[in-house]
Amino acid sequence: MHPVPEAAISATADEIREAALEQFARDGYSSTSMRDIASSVGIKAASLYNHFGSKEAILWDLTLTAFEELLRCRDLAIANLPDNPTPQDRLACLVTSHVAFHARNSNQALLVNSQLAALSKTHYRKAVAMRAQYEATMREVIDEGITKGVFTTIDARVTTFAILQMGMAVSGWFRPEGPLTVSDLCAIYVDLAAKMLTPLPLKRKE
Amino acid sequence: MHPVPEAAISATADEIREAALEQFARDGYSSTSMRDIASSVGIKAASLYNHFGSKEAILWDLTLTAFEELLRCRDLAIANLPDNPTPQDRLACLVTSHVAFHARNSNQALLVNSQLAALSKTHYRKAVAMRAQYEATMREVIDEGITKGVFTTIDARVTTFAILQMGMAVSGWFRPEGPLTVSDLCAIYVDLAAKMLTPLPLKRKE
DNA sequence: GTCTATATATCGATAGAC
DNA sequence: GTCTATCGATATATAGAC
Repeated sequence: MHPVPEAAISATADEIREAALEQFARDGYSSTSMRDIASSVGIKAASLYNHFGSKEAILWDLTLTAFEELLRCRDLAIANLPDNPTPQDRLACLVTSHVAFHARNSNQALLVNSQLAALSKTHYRKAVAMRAQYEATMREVIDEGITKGVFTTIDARVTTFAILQMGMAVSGWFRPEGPLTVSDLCAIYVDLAAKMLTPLPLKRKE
Repeated sequence: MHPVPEAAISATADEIREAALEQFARDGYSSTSMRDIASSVGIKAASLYNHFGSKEAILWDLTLTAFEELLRCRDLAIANLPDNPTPQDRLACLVTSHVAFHARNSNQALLVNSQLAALSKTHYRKAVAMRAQYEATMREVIDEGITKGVFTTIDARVTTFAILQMGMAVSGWFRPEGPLTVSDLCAIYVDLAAKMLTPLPLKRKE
């Protein structure tokens, strides 16, 4: 059909990355063999070592990229906030970028959320630190809202986990071809998160 | 210290179950070898086959038990509801049993929530059906509340996922020796779930 | 019901021809 | 940068002695 650029015929590092990401996310790191990855890019396992030093090196490469893109999406969303944003603005911004990333980049999200244990000890520690940094942003916004009296919660730490994790789970079930657009999805989660932190009393008895 | 019953000295099927559950939950099914399981109960890998026909048979045994206990906890909680419970009563009941199970039985929860893909195709289908049945209970309560006008949500399906999944995540971080009791934890999640479904308008403008 | 020994397959990774 | 061939380790599972 289409003429294919000469450079696209041979297996490149990027093709390997793409194949490995999909298989690591779907089947798990330890269930995916170098032969599996190689065959899905049309080469033999030994040839993978011309591009990556080891299987773990592929996982680490993918993990770093995934975290970088996750943090970049968050930073981009923050940069688009209005001047003097309210805590509600900040919460909606973070939840939207969080959910949108997990919906649009489900393989990267699954990698970051469930395959870190396969990393070497050194890489694992770095990954956990990046995840902690990401999660801290959400916690800070929630704490700010509590301080300013616009958010209320029994436990800020647990509520932060709950908001982050309900968004993370999106990568496991959301399909773009389903009934919801990513924009619909984000609006739903922003609404849920806002209600979870609402200061309005639910019971008016007594 | 204590005299040990004669029967408790040799490796039994239950000891194997306990060791396998912990390792499958912590390291994943495919990262756990029969040698790993055998050595942690003090026998050789070949001896495991006197108790289970295969590695997958161990996983299936554990998965079935975990689902049975999850459903039993739910049924027990439902049986203790007052007469003519409100949708709020039912929601609190389900969220409490859900969160308590995931906090108290974290290894079983991790197995059921992230190791199903390692099952044989037949067993996988049965497991997914049991999970769907469990999740449907939560959905029905939410739908009932919406019908009766005491719950409001943009999307009942997504809200059901969100409530279930924020509770499932508890198995990944909750530690009994931490600052929260299971009872504390359940109260927090009941509060969050109730707020997520609150019909009170958050914005009073216009 | 445990063990040793082994069958058979596959794993990550390397060496060296082309 | 690909390949074939192979190494050494390890995987699940089985056979048979005790």
